[in-house]
Amino acid sequence: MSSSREKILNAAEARILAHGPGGLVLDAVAADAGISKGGLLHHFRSKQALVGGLCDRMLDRFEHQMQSLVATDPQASGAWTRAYLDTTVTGEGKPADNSAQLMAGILATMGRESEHLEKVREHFARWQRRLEEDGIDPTTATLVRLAADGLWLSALLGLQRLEPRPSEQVMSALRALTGPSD
Amino acid sequence: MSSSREKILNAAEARILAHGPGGLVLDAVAADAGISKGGLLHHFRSKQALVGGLCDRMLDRFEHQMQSLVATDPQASGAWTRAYLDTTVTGEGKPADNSAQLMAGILATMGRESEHLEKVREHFARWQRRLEEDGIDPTTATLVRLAADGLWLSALLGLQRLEPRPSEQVMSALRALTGPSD
DNA sequence: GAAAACCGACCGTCCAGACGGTATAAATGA
DNA sequence: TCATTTATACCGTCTGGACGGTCGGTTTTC
Repeated sequence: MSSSREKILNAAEARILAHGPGGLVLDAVAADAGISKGGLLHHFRSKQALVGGLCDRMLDRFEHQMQSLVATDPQASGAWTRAYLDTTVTGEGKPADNSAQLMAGILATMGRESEHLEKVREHFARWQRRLEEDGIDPTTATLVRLAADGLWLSALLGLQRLEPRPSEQVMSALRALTGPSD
Repeated sequence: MSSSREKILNAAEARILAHGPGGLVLDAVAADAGISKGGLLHHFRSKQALVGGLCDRMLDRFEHQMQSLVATDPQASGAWTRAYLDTTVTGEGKPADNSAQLMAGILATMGRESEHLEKVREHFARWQRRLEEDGIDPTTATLVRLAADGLWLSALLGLQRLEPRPSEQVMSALRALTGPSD
């Protein structure tokens, strides 16, 4: 059985996915987690703290996902770049399960400022650094990363519905860019 | 003197820029616009309607900006792609004035669903169509667009601070991709 | 028996929207 | 030509619900 803390975070995520950032309401999260509001506030002193917990877990997942992809990539050069691409954008179309909705919801819940956002920035800076030392042209690696972010954003807004073809081709092109030549 | 409607929209934008999506409070918008709350509700029947007005104006601006860039571009092929790039991402670094914050705020205020979001999708679909018929390789055009979106997102989250160098190079690379060769 | 986990009633604030006004000015009509 | 209706713009109070967070408890755990 997962800990209460775990259950709270799961419930919070589920609410964001089901009702958007506005659905992150303490009473409701507590109820969904099978706990009282007071109990929730015992584990997370404030809503900000809860969002912080959500944020940390999300960054950890992203990090681990990337690392496991790198570990299984037979080709060393460009491995981090491919890992970033495939972690951000699963499959070829793009709807990365629903982690995009989740991440966007978390991000939206903490307006700019907030130490949490600072943590996000640090992680991105670290990832960017890895891409620049990935054994391929740094500019190309950065370009791939930016395009991956663009695909992520597209999926988030529900774009691309009308264009399944090009997005496959773009994914192929992006993967090709991480290959040995050029 | 701008109309009341205009003043309301301006005040609403200013509040989003200054206080984030959460700052979009009817009383405050009305006060900033020099009008009463009742007056505001007369022009925009609900908060949703206000957001709709904001959204329309934003899309119009983007559209006009692109068109004027295309009109002054000496080179026909790739003109729309360059226009999309330069409208999304001004200059080379990236902080497109504050339109990114504004757009994100507007987007955030209307959760998914909402006819307004549908309008946004239609506009993006139209823009995407133009890029695919821009006289250059459609996959390349799409790639440039996605990278532009990625840069936009980076600026929105306040990333890139630590990496002014690569972003210039990426911009150069992107512009080069819209050129005649390849 | 002390600390940690958990409960749930309660408070204060914020905010969208309703409502019942007033003011001004163009149509209508005698 | 002047009274009367109608439409438009605008005002500001009030309300009802939603929500974050507090607090004085009780239960569980070690």
